[in-house]
Amino acid sequence: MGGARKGSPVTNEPSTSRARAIRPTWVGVDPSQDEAPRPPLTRPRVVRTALRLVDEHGLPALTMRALATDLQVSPMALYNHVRDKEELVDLMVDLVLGEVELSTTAGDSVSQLRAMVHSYHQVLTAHPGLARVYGSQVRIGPNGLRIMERGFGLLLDAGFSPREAADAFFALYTYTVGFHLIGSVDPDYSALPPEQTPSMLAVTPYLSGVHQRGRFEYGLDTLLTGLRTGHPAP
Amino acid sequence: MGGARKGSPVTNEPSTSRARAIRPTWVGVDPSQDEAPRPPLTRPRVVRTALRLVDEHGLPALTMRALATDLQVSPMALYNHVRDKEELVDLMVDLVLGEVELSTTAGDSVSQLRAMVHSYHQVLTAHPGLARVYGSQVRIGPNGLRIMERGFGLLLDAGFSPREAADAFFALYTYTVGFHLIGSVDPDYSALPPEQTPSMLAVTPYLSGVHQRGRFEYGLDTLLTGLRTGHPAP
DNA sequence: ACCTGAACACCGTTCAAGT
DNA sequence: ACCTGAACACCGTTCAAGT
Repeated sequence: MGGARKGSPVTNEPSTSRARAIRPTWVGVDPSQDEAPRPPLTRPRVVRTALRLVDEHGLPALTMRALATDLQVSPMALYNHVRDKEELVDLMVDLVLGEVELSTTAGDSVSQLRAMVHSYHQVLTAHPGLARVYGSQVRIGPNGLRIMERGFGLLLDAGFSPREAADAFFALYTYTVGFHLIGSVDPDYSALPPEQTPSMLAVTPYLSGVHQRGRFEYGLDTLLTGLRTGHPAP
Repeated sequence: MGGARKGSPVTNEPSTSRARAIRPTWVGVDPSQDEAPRPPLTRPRVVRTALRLVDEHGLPALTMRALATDLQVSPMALYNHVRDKEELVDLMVDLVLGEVELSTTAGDSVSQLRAMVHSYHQVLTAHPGLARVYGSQVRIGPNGLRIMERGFGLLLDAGFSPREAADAFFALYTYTVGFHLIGSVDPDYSALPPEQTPSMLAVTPYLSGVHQRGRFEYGLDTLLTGLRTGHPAP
């Protein structure tokens, strides 16, 4: 309940266009005064703290008020660093997308594509609560653009036409994000008498965890096989 | 703004276990009295009205208060017919899933599977706002179970093992629901200089509408081709 | 059995005011 | 430039009371 105060000083961006050249006067102040002086409120710190909240307590726990409390600041202080909650979410997404591995060079184009998509999957797995934001509109920032650029590049390299590349990329994107977006589908088995669902009963043992091991990879490889094969008119 | 009062009397379930055998005393009352007598508040009416609200104004417009206003009733009256908002949403989903076509018999198992998934897709297209609820936990009711049963049945018929059937079904499900769940991804083209995104520029003309014509079918047929082909270890 | 009004514990955000 | 407190217009839901 009491706000955790980790204060990870890592990953702080030192020289963006927003970081001004002013040195606040309190820099030389003795910090042993009373309590550890909380670091100044900055845009990256707001975003990183928001991400930590979501990682620890899920997306619904991210409210401007809770975030402000965690940062020991008034709710309105946040609005000096972020236009609104929507922008905050976009920034969180782009921060996380920066973790996606883009520089794999092993294998052919499709193999490299697989590596990137799988990395994307792992990143979303590492931040379970975050994927739900894709349900609302998301504005794709620089890191998202880099992913798209590489995806399209690899598909064009593989011989896809621009039109097919767009379709193929979107299929992979939909599947990957959808995998994490879909909460748990829990069937209400009492809704139908068992004798009406024989096939489901046969499959039931493999229904348990929606995010069962290897399940994402099965669909991913199915898609890639389909892309390699190409499909005749059905 | 003034609440629309369509009052479609169709599709009213006449004999569920909840419909009791009591005939209210006011049944014989002359309706030409003052205004059209609003029909009694029932569970199906609550659910259908909620669905209409979502269809017309999107999921965010569905609040218990707005729904109550539309039904010309106090917010708390709804709770006599529905446990909470979560149950209301589950009921809406199942109502809509009843529209999915399950009785196609043309072609082989995989073709029939395609027909069902495509029908699922069309149903979600007809209720654009609704898909977003899959972002939260959804409890699968009778109509959802029937879809699962048929899907598993067709996959088992096609020779899939129970384990593969579960994986394959889930891949199709993820892709289909994900397609509708993902809002609009709108790239912030100003986030990166154009010379860093040459492939994206080449593909741009096909990026416009996320739900471009034929896009869903492309991914669906890619998946089905992959399923027919089977995939070697990549 | 069904409905109501008032109240509780929340939201995101605007506004006016402080330094 | 950055932060604050109070207020506004909302939420879903509980509770006590009405018929």
